[in-house]
Amino acid sequence: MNTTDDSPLTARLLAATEKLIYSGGIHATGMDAIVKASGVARRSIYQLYSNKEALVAAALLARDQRWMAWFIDATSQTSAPLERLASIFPALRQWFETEDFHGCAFINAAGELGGVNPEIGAVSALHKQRLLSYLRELTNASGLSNPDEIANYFLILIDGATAVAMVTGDTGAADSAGRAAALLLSTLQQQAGSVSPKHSRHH
Amino acid sequence: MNTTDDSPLTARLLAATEKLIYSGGIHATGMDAIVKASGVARRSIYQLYSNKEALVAAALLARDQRWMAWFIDATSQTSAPLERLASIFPALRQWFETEDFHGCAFINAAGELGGVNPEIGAVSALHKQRLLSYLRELTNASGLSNPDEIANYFLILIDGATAVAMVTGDTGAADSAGRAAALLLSTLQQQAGSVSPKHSRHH
DNA sequence: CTATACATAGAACGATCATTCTCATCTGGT
DNA sequence: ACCAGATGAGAATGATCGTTCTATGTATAG
Repeated sequence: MNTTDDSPLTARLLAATEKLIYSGGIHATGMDAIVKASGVARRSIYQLYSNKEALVAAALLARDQRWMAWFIDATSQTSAPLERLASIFPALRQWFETEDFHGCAFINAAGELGGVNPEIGAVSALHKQRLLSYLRELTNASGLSNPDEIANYFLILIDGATAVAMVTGDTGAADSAGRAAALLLSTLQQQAGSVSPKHSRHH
Repeated sequence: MNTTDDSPLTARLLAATEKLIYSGGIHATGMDAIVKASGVARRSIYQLYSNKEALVAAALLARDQRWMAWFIDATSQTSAPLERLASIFPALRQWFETEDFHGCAFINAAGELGGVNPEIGAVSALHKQRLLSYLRELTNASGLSNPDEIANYFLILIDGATAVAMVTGDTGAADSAGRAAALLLSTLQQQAGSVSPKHSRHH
């Protein structure tokens, strides 16, 4: 009698599914491989999820939680908001250097079948929304003048660096994105500091 | 007796393949669909390409040529290098607003099976190399101090905006990336102008 | 100790996949 | 007129896919 979805059976099923579809693609990952890698019987899988699509969506949701938890933790080693923003990119580089790094699982999923499978497209969109929401927390805490706009810049730099690193294999994309972000932040700080109160009233 | 690969048969085969794998994914696109959409017989397809993988790689190469030609044309409406750099993002927005827009075909391809299929991963990497090479032409012509570094920023902004627009459906990502690029350019111009010759000697 | 519920293992099923084969049709050169 | 090569349409083939079904094992509650 599960009160949550967190039984060890579900946990290892989702963990195996997540790993397989991340490394090999969704369509290319067969139920046979998921059964073998997870040790969960076919019967049990279809009792938990109505079909492969639902299983994949659940595995992507699990990955969203794991990845966001890692990202928040990696950017919370300091309390200074600007330092937390700066720490994004060294964290990304460490991720890019991981042996099984293969880009952003949600960009990959949306690219493979987001146009065809609305459920998986929605999970990917939700992940980006959550990431953007967290970036807004960071930029809002930084006292910059246009925090939401700057959060958009960071989202684009993060996803751009991730995509470039996956396609080209160059983990230095994280450093390039970090230098661009640092330039943007220093420019926007100067601008905020140099604006007279009179002009800032101009709605 | 073809001296080139440019017979109309090859052309419509590659065009149909390109469209199908872009909108539906590579694995999900069957040979049946390619045969029906192109009007080219199975027999002829396997006479031109040894297998589906080779056909897909050829279709991606064709898309690289078409996309780069469009991109270069869209950013060549003016001769001023800085204006050409700025014109990248309105062009991207127009692309994002296309009805069948579904992100960068090469990021999608590499994400779906770049980790498994080295040939397709190589085509995707080649495309990014060509795009970066063109961006370097633009930044070199702009007289900025670190043209190659700035080209990296632009590549990341372009791919980031494309990925964000695909996943979230927000075509305004092009505008955000454009404003970030404009901020970076203006900052780097000021820096280049304010550096004294004495300091610029410092190798 | 027994009965009930759930998990495993794997066979079975129909659909679909990439690839190959067969046959009819067409075209260009002599 | 005729032949050779290329192309079209689609049927076979064997493999693999997602999904369902059957049979077996196992643990816990009464």
